[in-house]
Amino acid sequence: MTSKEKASPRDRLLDAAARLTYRDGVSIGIEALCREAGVSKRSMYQLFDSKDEMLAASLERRMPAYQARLSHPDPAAATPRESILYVFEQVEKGSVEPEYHGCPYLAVLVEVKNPGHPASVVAREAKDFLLSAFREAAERGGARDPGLLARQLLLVFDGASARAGAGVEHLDDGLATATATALLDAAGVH
Amino acid sequence: MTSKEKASPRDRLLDAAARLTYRDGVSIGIEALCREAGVSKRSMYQLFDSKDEMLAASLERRMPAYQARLSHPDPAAATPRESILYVFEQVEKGSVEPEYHGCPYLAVLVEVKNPGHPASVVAREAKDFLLSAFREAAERGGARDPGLLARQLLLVFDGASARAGAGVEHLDDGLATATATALLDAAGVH
DNA sequence: CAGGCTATACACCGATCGGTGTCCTTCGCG
DNA sequence: CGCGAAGGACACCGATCGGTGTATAGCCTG
Repeated sequence: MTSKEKASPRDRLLDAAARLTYRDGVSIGIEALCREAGVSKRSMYQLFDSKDEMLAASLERRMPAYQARLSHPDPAAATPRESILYVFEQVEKGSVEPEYHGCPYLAVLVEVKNPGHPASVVAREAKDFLLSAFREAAERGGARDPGLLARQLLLVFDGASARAGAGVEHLDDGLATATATALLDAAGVH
Repeated sequence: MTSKEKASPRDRLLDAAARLTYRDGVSIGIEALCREAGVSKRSMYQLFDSKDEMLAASLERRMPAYQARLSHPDPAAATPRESILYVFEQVEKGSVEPEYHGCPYLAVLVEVKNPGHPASVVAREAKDFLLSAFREAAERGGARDPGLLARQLLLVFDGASARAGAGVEHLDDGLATATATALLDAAGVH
């Protein structure tokens, strides 16, 4: 029961699904997923009802890490402005890595056209979380229109992650934080 | 030779490809494309070397209309600020339509992971055009850093089109123009 | 030890994928 | 009229798609 134990088939599947769909898109085949996870196709269909459900479960599993990554390590000490800018700093930091392909939840929302797809539902949850976090910080920061500012910041966040992920933009010079800063100033967040 | 003539198989294919790939994604099958266009699969492979090449040709064909749609109707009379804001007004206007799914070029860049894909190359051209247009207007408008402002505006543009296309945001209240305006003001564009 | 659960291996299903080979009709043009 | 190019109809290719049926091996627990 130590850390030496091998991960369960379920976890291996979820991890493999997260990695491969992020790299190759949601159209990756389940055969390749199972091969990567070292799990038989039969086992996978006993753990999940369909490929779509497994994809959704994989996205859901990554959500806590996703949220933690974008949340300021010391929420009590951070000012609202610092909390917001921290999100964009994290995007810029991540975009430098060679395996970066943008926000996985946005990618799913763009790739999967059907809004009722289980994965789309989870992806929207991830986006709603960010919107709420921005909005709450905007309120605390005294923004003139917290709801508007939060939506503006999400525009920049998704635009930055989509463009950096597609390789048509590089954020390493602080483009995202600079843009967010301009919006914060315009909204009167001190 | 009047307008009553039927469009050529090539044009019908290109139009069908643009419509279906925009609606269903690039993973749409060529069988469905040909059926929609009313063109035999054999004819298509005599006009194009592969599905990828046809997809690229389809995107290229739509570029003039795409650029015209985002360009101010009277470039001589429009101020730089007006030219820039016109782009975002057009996005907001388009996003209201039920068949809107965001900027097709950004969608292709997100869906197609391979940057060497013919369609990706064309999509990057479309994005480069917008960047240049923004930058040129920013210069004329006396922006402090025209290159930076242009990239910021593109972040907002792609973020807005991606989010509106995915159905997680509605731009009908002027969110995009409001955000662009804040950036224009911050950059000192009068 | 026996029973039951978990997971594997592997063949198989119909459907679709991108792409091709073959034959036949239609039509413009000399 | 006759010829050649364009295009359509349709079968076919191997590969892969998501998903299932079946039989077997390991393992924990009663």
